[in-house]
Amino acid sequence: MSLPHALLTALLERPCSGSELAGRFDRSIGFFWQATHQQIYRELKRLEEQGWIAALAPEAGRGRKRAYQVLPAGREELRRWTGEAREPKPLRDELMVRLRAEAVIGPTDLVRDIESRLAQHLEKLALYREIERRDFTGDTPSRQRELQHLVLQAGVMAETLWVDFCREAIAVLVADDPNKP
Amino acid sequence: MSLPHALLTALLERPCSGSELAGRFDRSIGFFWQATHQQIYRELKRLEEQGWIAALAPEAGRGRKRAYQVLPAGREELRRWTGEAREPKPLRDELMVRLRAEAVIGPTDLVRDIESRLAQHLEKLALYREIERRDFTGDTPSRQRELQHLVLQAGVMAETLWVDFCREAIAVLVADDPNKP
DNA sequence: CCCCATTATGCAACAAGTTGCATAATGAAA
DNA sequence: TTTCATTATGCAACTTGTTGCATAATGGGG
Repeated sequence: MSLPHALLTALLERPCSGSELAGRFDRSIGFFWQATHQQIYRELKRLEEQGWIAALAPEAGRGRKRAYQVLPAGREELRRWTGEAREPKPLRDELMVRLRAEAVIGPTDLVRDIESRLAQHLEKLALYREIERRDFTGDTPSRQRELQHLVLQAGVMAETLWVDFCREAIAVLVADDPNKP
Repeated sequence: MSLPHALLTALLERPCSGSELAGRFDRSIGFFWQATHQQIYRELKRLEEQGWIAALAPEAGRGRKRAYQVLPAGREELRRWTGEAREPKPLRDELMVRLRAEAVIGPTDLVRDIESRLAQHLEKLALYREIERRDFTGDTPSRQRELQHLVLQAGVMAETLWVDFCREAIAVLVADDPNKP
C-alpha cells in the first residue's frame, strides 16, 4: 500500500493535478516509484473520499485540469505510515529466473539481452549523475535536500550494481558457450 | 509473467510436488523469486492445462502429494522466454517514498526502522556468504554451477548495497534531527 | 482404536498492477 | 467556422499478488 502515500508525498511537495502527477510519476518520482494515470486517478478518488486530500478549483487550459492538495488528516496519515515498522522487500527480478533457466537449458539469446541492458543501465547512470551535478552541488543543503539527494544516490547505487552485474553475467555466459567467440 | 517460468525452471532442475515447490520458493528460489502456495497451485494447474507440465503418480506419505515434471513443450517455452528481449524493471522501493515523505514532513520514527533493516540485511548477507562458502568453493565448476553462483552473487551485491545505503540514510536522518544525539 | 497434529492441496475474496478504450474540453490549423 | 490534435480524466477487464479459510490424507501419541 504505497501508491496512496507516494501520492500524498508528491502533493505535499507540490499540489498539482492528476495529469501533472502522471507526468511526475513518469519522470522524477518515477525513478523510485511508478504508477499509470489510471492508477493515479483511481487512488486520487479514494484519497478524496477518505478526506486526506481535497480538489482545488479547476484551472484554465485544455482538458478539465483540477489540482489537489493534502489535508491535515492526510499529512498525519503520511507521518504515521512513514515512521511505522515495515519489512524490507526481498530481491525479486526475473533476470535471476532467466539465468537459472539458462543454467538448466543451455545457451539462449539471453546474453544479447543482457548486453542491451548494460547499455541501458549505463545510460541511466549517466542521467542520474547529471541530475546530481545539476541539482545537488553547492553549499550545505537543507535536511530536505539531503534526503532527496539520498534517494537519488540510491538510484545511482542501483544502476551501478546492475552495470557491474551485467558485466559479470556476460563474462560467465560467454565463457563456456561454444557459439560465442 | 514470470511465475510460470520460475516454476518451469524449478521443475527442470528437479521434478517435485506442489508443496515441495512451496518450500523451495520459501527458501532457495525465494532468494530471487517469491510465491505463495496458493499462487503455485493456481499456476501449476494452468501449466498442466497448457501441456507444459505433467503430474506424476501420487507419492506415499502424508497428504496427497503429487509431483510434476516438465514436458518438451514446456522446455521449449522456457527456452523461448529466456532468450527474448525484455525491459529491465526500474527501482521501486517504498523506503524511497518514505525518505521523500520524511523530507517534506520532518522527523519521524523512520530511522529506527532503518536501523532494524540494517541488522536484517547484515544477517542476510552473512547467510549468503555462508551459502557461497558451502556450495561454491572448489574446482572449476560447470557452466550450470557458475550461473547458479552468479545468481547468488546478485543477492550478495544487493544486500551489500542495502547495508551501505542504510548506513548512509541513518547518518543523514540523525545528523539534523534535534531529537537525536 | 481414537484423536489430534501435520502435511498437501486448493477455493475465494480482495488489493494492486497492467492494458485497452472512452468521453470531455480546449487550442491550433485550415 | 470547422476540423483535428492534444490534453485531462476515468471506466473496464484482466492478471498477479496477498490473505483467509477449507478439506483430505496420513502418522503419531495416548
